[in-house]
Amino acid sequence: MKNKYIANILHQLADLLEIKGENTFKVQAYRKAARTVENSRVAIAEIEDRLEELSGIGKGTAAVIREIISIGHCKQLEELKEQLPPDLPDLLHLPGIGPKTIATLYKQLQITNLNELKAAAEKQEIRSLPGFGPKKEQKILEAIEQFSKRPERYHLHEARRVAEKVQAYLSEMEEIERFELAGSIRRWKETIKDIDFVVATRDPIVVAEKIIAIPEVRQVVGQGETKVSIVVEVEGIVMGVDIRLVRPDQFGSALHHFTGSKEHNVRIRQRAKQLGWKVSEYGIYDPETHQTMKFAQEAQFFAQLGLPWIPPELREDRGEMEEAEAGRLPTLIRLEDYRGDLHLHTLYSDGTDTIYSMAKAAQERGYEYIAITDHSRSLKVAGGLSIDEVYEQWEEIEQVKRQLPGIEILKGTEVDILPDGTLDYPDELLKEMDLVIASVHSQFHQDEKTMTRRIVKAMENPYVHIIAHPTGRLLLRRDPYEVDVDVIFRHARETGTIFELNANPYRLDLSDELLKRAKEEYGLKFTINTDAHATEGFSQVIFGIATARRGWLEKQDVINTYSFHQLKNALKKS
DNA sequence: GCCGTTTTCGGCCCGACTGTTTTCAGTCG
Repeated sequence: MKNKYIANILHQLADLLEIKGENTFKVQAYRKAARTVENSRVAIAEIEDRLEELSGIGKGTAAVIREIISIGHCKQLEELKEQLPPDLPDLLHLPGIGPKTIATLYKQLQITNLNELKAAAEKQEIRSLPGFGPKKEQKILEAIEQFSKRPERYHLHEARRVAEKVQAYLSEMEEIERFELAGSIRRWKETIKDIDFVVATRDPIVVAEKIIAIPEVRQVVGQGETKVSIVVEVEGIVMGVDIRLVRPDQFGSALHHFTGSKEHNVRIRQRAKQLGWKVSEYGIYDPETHQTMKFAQEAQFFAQLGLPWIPPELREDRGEMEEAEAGRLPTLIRLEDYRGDLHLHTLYSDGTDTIYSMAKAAQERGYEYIAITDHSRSLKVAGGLSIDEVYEQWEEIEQVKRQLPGIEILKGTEVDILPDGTLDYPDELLKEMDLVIASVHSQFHQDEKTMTRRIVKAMENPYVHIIAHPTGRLLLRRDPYEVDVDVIFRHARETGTIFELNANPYRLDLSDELLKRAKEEYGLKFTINTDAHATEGFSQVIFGIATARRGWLEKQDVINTYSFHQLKNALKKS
């Protein structure tokens, strides 16, 4: 039984209990238990007798989980579903609509789903309910409109584009002393719901006025002295932007507070509590002196708590507090450490630029080396190379090397791992390559055993150096394929295979969490590559570096930081 | 419902904003 399945039932339970008006802390307890199950590295069903050891799981939730494991469902949930319409929790996704509102709508107007809610609002039946009015009714209609039109989350690069546009306007406002991105986008999370800024100003009213006058604003969700919430449209992307307005002497505290994550902030507050203080977005309050200590810089805020500055990418409560306290924070990899891209496509397969253009662009970025790795013969949709074409390409690479002596070009391939785990080129050809990347591009739906065996078999080939985009996920579009990551990590260690972190913002594969695990538990090495299909693709390396940082990777963990000499050595497979 | 190096009971983050009110409930982050 999958953890996801169990977590899903716990989430449903929490949603329905919340609508029923159950104690919110109880609801939160179910949600916390659901998150613990979701994030568990081991199969919950296999540690059935030790559930209570997990944080957030006690007697009550453990009993529910055991019931799910033994009979496949939860009686309490089935009972709740009989009492409440099954589609009711969907309404929780509507912005501005919460459990209390949903409960009232159901009790008073027998509204059970999105369509009925829309109909009731259009017929103006909602405004006459106690506590409701015409504005609330209008908000409901707008929320439904948005919900059906606008995705809930966006890819990081899209959110960054929107943020840059807003940033350009903020830079022009003279009442703003400084500002910075905050929230999940500052932590470089792989997908983003909305964009947060913290702005330091002595004139919040004027700044708020200027912000809502930005031409790209499509909606003003809220506007006060400390906060402006807007919806902007940039290049067809419609996103919410929250801008917090604080006094310059509180900027550091506010930046920390609004950068999160929520879980990290909880840990920070706990630490402050131990020291006898209270943390808020305005500073650290000392109840003995009744003074609030203010911090213009984030580092000062951390220092007051006896901590070094923690990079935003680490602030997920994945051990950063413990390591910071012990003075053992990692020295995270930086873009400046990166010396060359090892996964690139050209006109030979499905790329749109020549080998020369790609090499030239790489050289202009200051790279010392690249690898040309076009697709192999059976990937017909991507124009995979026949063996003859491979030889042709090698000749051309030799030519380009003579034209561009300043950059090393490796002769490589991205060879398909066929459904049975064999490779799409014969060993005799792979043997001649400087670099062999193997990856899965077909039969994504094989069961876990088959898929795991397939990848393990590829790793056992003595000429395969790298497994590219190892879990095959497409963010917001396609789940990772079923694969036992512990088995492939273990085999990677045994065979000396390197895992790719594909920097394409639709992939970011391996994920931050898997990177951390592969490094800490298996001591693996990684390669960060853009998989660029055109010269513009090189710039996406920043998303790879950011994800690597979120995975706690340091310079020495990533072979793209090696000198060419070191790289050649690393590519000798034992 | 969960949790405890101040607690096995009494907390669980809490302040801002909106829309409905005429002092506050609901939502959000």
